Amino acid sequence: MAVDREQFRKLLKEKGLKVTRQRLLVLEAIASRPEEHLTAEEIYELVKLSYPEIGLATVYRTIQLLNELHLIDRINFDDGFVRYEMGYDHGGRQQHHHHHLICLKCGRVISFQDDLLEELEAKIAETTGFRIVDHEVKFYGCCVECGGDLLEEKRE
Amino acid sequence: MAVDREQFRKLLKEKGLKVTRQRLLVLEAIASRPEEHLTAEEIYELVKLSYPEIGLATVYRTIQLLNELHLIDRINFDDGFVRYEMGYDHGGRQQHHHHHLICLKCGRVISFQDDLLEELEAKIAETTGFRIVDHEVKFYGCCVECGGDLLEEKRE
DNA sequence: GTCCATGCAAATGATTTGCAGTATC
DNA sequence: GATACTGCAAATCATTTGCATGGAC
Repeated sequence: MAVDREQFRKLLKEKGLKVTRQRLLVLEAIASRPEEHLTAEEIYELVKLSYPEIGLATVYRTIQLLNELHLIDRINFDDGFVRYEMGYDHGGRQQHHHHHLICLKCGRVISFQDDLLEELEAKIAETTGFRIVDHEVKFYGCCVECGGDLLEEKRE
Repeated sequence: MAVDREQFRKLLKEKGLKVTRQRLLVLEAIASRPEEHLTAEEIYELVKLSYPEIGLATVYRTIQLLNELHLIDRINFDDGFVRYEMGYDHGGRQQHHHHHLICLKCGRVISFQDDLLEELEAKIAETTGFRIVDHEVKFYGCCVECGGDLLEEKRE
């Protein structure tokens, strides 16, 4: 996981921000669902389980804060909600997780990690002079569980 | 370009849809800016130049229609607007254009086409059994014109 | 005690929708 | 002439913001 409670406390203090129960709970809620891509509303519902008094606006404000601190990442699947997931940290280097396979049939979202992308980034940097610092890759299609041919079975 | 006026007329008729001045003008407006990624509001302003009576709602409805007909593609740069660009058609095969380099300094968006992605798709299909039909790839960084090191110069 | 953070309610802003009038076929 | 399309205004809905209260330090 990217940060534990103590690291988070320290990080907040360093920035002159206050450690509040709400902030701790929001981060914990997101950390508790490492494989999911939660909406603000979903995070709100999760936190409400242990702290029913929390307000939705606080969740939105906290999410924004966590994102600025690079503790969580935003993802947009164009379904009308911005989603969030834990930022992953491998060997001290922030490593983003923004590679998703999105099944057009069942809506399932599968995360993956790949090296070919680094190769592609290097090639682009070389060709265009563009200095790449982050990326977001989505592949749309049909997952194994849904099997079959998407095109033939499509009937909506 | 993906379609000319006549092809569009034919396509509409095939689907039992009516050919209206508004529809022709919206498609033309988007086609007239092949390198841009227009918002609904921008398309509205473009069409108003030659047809001031058009309503914004009509633009939204037409955009949705054109997207369903695969004449235009949606792109989301998470700036609060959904954007649209002409769908590209190479050698009769719909070829999507969803590869963008986004400069974090000047906001410039550069489109690119690459084959390494096909390789990556094949690899993913092989590994996960996921059947890929479309993708969307965004690289964030710093363009040549903005030069320099993004991290050092960031001060915001 | 100071000042930031919170909760509530109201505001915002892109997009959608209902409906009566209008244009296409 | 029937019916789909349009324009307008009102509705929607995720997210943001103002403000008075409450909590962290």
